[in-house]
Amino acid sequence: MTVTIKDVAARAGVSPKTVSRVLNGEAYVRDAVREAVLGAIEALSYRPNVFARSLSSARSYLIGLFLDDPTWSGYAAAMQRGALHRCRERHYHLVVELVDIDKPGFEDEMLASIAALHLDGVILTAPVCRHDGLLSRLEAARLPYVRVSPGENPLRSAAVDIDETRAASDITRHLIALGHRDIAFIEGIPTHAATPKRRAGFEAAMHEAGLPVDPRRIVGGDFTVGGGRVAGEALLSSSDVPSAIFASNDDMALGAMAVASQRGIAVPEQLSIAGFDDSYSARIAWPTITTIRQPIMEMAATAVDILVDRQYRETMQDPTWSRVLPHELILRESTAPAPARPFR
Amino acid sequence: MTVTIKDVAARAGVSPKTVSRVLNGEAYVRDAVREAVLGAIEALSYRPNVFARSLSSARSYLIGLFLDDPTWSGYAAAMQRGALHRCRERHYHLVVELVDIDKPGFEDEMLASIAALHLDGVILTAPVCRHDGLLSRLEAARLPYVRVSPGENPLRSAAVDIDETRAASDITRHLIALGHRDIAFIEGIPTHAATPKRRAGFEAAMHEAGLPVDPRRIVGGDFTVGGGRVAGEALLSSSDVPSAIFASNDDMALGAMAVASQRGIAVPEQLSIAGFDDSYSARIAWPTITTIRQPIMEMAATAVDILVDRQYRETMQDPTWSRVLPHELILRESTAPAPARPFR
DNA sequence: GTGAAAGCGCTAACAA
DNA sequence: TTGTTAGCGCTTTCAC
Repeated sequence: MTVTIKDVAARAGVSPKTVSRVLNGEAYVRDAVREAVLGAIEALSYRPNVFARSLSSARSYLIGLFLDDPTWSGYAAAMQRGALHRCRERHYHLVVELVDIDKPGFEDEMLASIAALHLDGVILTAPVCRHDGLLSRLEAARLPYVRVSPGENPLRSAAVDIDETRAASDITRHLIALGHRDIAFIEGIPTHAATPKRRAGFEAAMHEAGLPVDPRRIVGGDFTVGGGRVAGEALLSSSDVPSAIFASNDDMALGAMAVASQRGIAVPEQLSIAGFDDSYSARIAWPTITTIRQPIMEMAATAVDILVDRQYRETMQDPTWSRVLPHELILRESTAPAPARPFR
Repeated sequence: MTVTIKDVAARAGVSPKTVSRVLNGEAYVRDAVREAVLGAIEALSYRPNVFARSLSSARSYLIGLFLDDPTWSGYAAAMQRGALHRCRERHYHLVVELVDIDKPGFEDEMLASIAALHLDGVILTAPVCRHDGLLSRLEAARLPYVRVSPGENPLRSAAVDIDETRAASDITRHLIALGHRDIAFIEGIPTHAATPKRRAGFEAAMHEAGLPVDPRRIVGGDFTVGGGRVAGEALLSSSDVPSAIFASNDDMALGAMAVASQRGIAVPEQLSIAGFDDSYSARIAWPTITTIRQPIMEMAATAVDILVDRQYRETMQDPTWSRVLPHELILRESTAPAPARPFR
């Protein structure tokens, strides 16, 4: 019925152990033998039984992806896609688990699931990897993990990230290059690790261009559309309006844009608006929003690569494996040259 | 190191097989013994090894969830959450796979993945389950599946769905109850199974109220924000404007709303707009959009329940297991009583 | 370089 | 109602 390693061995005229060697890329197999085995595998279209394998080897060929807040449009999906593709290439499987870090006891649930599936390693995404208690427990269980966009404790394990600060200064520089001098900044929620970095990038680009950073042009936000609306009101309700707004994420950019539209301020003719994340909001907005894209799929794939590597698993989270991937400035319709003179 | 069934057996003073019986809810175990075993399991916080189990029983305790949803509209997230929770309760695990039904050969990829993991069954979501070729191959592989919102071929397998027609007429009735008589309808993309149902529901409610369905008040759409914008232009550019618009989904409602806002038509004072899906768009819109919510998490959970049932798996997709779950009308800010007289 | 034996942790089949 | 025996398909010793 099902093709087993024995069938392959018989056809190739070798022992099961030799087939196993070929399967696992071990040394000490003559090329001729290896070819023969490979041929038999192909001919029989043999697939190793994952369960038998895992049972005898303590490896599961399973990697866990832990996500919190999958409503975060697009991010979770891209993460999943990137990890999934790389897993396929590496002959691993991906088990996605949704966690709710605000729920007490979520760590127990996670660890139970990890234990039951004997995961070979886990990928922790932005919100999850800020949970110190969880990291400690993973370390105690000697379970390799890689964090994506960790924000803090860069040396605690390998991590995959972009240079948030640089990205924020890149988009700010784009606005400056368009002739904007009076640029407002909408900040993210303070608890988020990206918040200070994006602000630092904004300020760095302003200073670099010799432009003042007016504290009244910096308003708080919370990464939501509603928060962007409130910030937009603060910035656009007086007669003294900036010529550009850089919001720390797309949702807030969308909120600010809605306020501009209500107040009859034309985007981008009178006011340029930039966001960050390249989320769904940035693409459905009208006009579409200039933003920064993280290479999320590549980040996830890189995390898989690190996790799959025997070395990494043996050295247990050696942070020297960390990688910083390039971001991309996405130019859309919401930014344009600064108006020759302020509109009011 | 790891707790095995033998440890539990030893602690409870029974044989491994008896523990196995308790684990699998088999009969022929005295209550006292069962209690003792359960106690030992608890005390040792024992988790059965999925691989050992699968290897000896031909069951994997793994369920696959196949999604094709690049935009991750929250639908997929809810689906995943619902399925995951129920899987936990039933002591199953969920393997999420993203598929791209437009990619040639996607079925092979899916079946390879199914074979490698020996999935006990799969849940097919809306776009995936319309693919006849795939269904045939699953049937050939004798792999149980349940479809969620299948649209077509209701008798081909068990399916979990809502009553789309009824939902569309419910929201139409809500508009009528608000005094609207001149209601426009934006249709979905013709290839989507929900499209004719939602339209039928709209027309049924109109007829029921003795209101005419003017063909000029029905415009085509494609379920995107851009499509909603185009439809909105068609409906709102003349001087003869309806007092309400029911768009077949939230994204199109959002597009139409943007057009209204541009044209200075106040929503909901001058124009009521309703959507369908309760998506992210409906909540970030301003004003927020009145819509229909499907109980997506419950639908996914129900699909798991059906799949886990031994009977269903043995009878191979008996359609009598199908279930229709109740939808919900979500009243938000975008609908209000019809204006006393047309605005222009 | 290659193979034989043993066993991973569990459950099916059969006894008792 | 419970226990015993024999594998599931693979990888790990450790021989040869």
